[in-house]
Amino acid sequence: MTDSKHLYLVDGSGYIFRAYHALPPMTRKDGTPVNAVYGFSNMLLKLLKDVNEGEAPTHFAVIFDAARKSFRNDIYDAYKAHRPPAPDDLVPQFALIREATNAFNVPAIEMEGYEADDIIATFATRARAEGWKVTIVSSDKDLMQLVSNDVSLFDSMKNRRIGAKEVHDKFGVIPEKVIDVQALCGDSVDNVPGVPGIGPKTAAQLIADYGDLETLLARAGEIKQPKRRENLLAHAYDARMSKKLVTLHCDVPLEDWTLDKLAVCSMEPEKLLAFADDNGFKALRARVVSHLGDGIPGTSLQEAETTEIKATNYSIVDQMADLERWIARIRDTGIVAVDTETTSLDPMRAELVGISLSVKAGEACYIPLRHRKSDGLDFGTDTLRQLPVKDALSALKPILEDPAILKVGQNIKYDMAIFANEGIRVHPIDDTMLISYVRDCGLHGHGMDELSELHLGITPTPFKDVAGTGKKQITFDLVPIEKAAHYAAEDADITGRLYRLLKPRLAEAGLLSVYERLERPLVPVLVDMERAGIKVDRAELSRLSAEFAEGMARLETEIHELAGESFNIASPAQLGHILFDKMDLKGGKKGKTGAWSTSADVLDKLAAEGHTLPEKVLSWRQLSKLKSTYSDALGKAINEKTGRVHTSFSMAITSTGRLSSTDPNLQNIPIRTPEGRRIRRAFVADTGNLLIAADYSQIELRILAHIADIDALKDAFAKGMDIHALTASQVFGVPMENMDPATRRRAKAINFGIIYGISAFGLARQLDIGRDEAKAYIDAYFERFPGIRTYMERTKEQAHETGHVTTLFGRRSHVSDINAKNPNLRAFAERAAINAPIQGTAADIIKRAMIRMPQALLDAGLPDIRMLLQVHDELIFEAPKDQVEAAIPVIRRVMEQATAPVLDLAVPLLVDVGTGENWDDAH
DNA sequence: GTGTTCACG
DNA sequence: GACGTACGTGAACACC
Repeated sequence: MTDSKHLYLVDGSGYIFRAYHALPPMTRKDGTPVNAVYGFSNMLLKLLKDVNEGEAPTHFAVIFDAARKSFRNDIYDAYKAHRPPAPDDLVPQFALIREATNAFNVPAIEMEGYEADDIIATFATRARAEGWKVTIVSSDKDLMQLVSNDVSLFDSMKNRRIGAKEVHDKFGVIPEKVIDVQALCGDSVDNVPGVPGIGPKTAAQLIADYGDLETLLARAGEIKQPKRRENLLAHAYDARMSKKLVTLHCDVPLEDWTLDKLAVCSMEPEKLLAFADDNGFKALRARVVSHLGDGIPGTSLQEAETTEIKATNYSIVDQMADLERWIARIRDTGIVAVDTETTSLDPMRAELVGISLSVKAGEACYIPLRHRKSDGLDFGTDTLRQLPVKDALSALKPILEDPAILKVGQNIKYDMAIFANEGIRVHPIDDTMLISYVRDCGLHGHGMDELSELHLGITPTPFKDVAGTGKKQITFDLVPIEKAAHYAAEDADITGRLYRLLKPRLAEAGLLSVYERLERPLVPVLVDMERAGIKVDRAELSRLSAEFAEGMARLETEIHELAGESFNIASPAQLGHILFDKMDLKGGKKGKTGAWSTSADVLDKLAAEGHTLPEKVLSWRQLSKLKSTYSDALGKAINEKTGRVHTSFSMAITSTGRLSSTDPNLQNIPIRTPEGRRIRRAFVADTGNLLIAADYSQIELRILAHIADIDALKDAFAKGMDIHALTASQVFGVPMENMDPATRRRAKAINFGIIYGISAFGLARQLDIGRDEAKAYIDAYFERFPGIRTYMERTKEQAHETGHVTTLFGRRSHVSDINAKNPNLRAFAERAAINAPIQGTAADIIKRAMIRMPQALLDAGLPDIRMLLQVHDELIFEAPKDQVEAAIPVIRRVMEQATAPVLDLAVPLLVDVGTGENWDDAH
């Protein structure tokens, strides 16, 4: 019987990535950055130690990527194209990491033109042929295709082994078929195209049904769903190419590296210690001594240095004594990561269920408060073990409100609202979501799961794993406490880790002031606004709904009569068929999916030609929109307890720095048509109050005049001139007096176009004129205002060079496709780059005004005035009638002076203020 | 889940 | 000369 051999292959690049992002920047005495080297060394030492306690390897190697380019770029040049280049302070560490590997007496292997995964595949295949066992240390899903009876993956971070079963759980197919699935669904991270419209679920189903990719492509014509069939037929080439991209090469020419050269050599303490000393790794030295010195893996390692890779320790706090101990620890450290668990995403309807806290990486607790048994019999002897809510909250309140203790959260606005419901005003705070947003706006989302994956390499337990999904989903109070505790504690733990990682990087990038002066102080202001809500007249909304329904029914009958058949007017496909196939109207155009467009501008043109049916469809659509999106939906959004509507403002969604509003969206309430304004009239002031609407006049054009430094525009704003009329007179050479409204309208469109990064096509479409005519307008505009063109060119250049643009207050907006090869994508990005500093500066300005507003109103002796809504350039207030007149000048002053003292704008800001019983009248 | 349409700034 | 676009959002609905 031969000794069984076991080969371990470590995905070195994955280790580097995790090490780099898990540790704050560190430098050696000579200034060389070494955080990744240090993290990597620790991880490798831990791995070597751990595996020797379990299934000891006989052979061992660490595999690296040689360079960014591989043979895959010859197949498809966009492969991994939008991977950002390695950060500057990581580049010099690559060589050191190979040195580190060698210091452990472990071979470091790489090969020009191939990725680490291909080398791993090659060794794994060879070892299998010899009857060895293979363990690949990585969690990269691209390696899952290699799994078999003898080959498994090991995720050393989660201490989890991935075999054929786990692969099947993830991909829905056996490991051999993983590449077929990946070929279909593609991979946006690596830029593997796949087939459009097919995601992992569909791909797995198709491969399960047809056996493999080639059979599927050959029989694609049989697919029932037309869209899917077309896509499969049209993108067969992409699918085959994608398969080539994801298929790992198992014949990388590694002649020099025979398997026996990977045989394990024992570590040489001198060599390893010399490496540790060269790099100033004192803690590593200590660990090596403890590990190799007496041969027994130590338990007394220096904790502080190993927290990032240490196993987690989550506990349940259901005794006051335990809670007191946690509170004492928090007082000691002065900082705590907090997360709340509740019964709803809407803080105005949510009930607090439990609280989790963390003060150091890997350690967190969960305080269950209002869990119950699913049968509702949560009394008697069967009571769940949890602290009385009142006792726990009174113990925590001093901590949460203590000005010397920093509370860190992920989207802490939500938790603050929840605590506010319990009479606790959380302060001071920091927010990892906002830190990420300020740093990486435009690069990726800022949800916790995404940040955790990205920066820590940890996939948090999905919410659906504890609460279920769909019809069977339960509220968090019904989740068993043990399960809830792990989920909740993990969230607080991850929030803390993200905070320690990301907060220091804010200062490096010079973005600290944006975070500290623009985002963080806005959080409590938004909490108050959301909690205040706005009163909506429910009866009025139902009247409108009934009226709209009646109008729709009448129009529907007429439309069906005109069409000669009954069809679903709301279906663009059916409507397109009626208009352009059955009635054979001209002027139809097909979109990129090949469907007839039935958009308003198409129907408008048809109506203008005298066709009655499209005209009636337009009216029907308007009523349908108003009913379903507004009169019906807003009624349902009225909170039963407050009788008001409470939106949620998202602070980390937009790429420009604007807020957005959801559930419901109160930033798109109709105003442009009389019917629409009736919706707006249902937004009313409470009894004895009035609404005040204050909006910045032409703020974006004013900012443009300042940024591009256009004397003529600055002058016009200083004199209070009609800016669109001025543009009209300049571009069309007509006098300002007695301006023809149609000419002014064209000029207004040009002005908006400029802000949007104008194109002849866009302007032509907007004004419904020819491309040549639009081009002539634009040329004339730039002729008159050459500084605007200079600004645009300068901004694009900056975006191309740095990948981002900035606002006047230093906010950064990353422009992701700015250097794309696809000219269309690039042009899109360039327009976004031109727009972002203007839109973003306006957003910064109104945020500054909002932050100062509460104090300014207090200082003016007006404590009863509530700020309710923000709509990008407008603020809505509710004020007792007798205080309205006093409030107006305060509001106006704060808004108009919002750039001071940081920025002295070269144009005045002007704010229009109106008041009324309802939002429409306040305009 | 994706695409279309349309409400807002 | 072709590409196929005005910037930024969110919600409802149809259709897979």
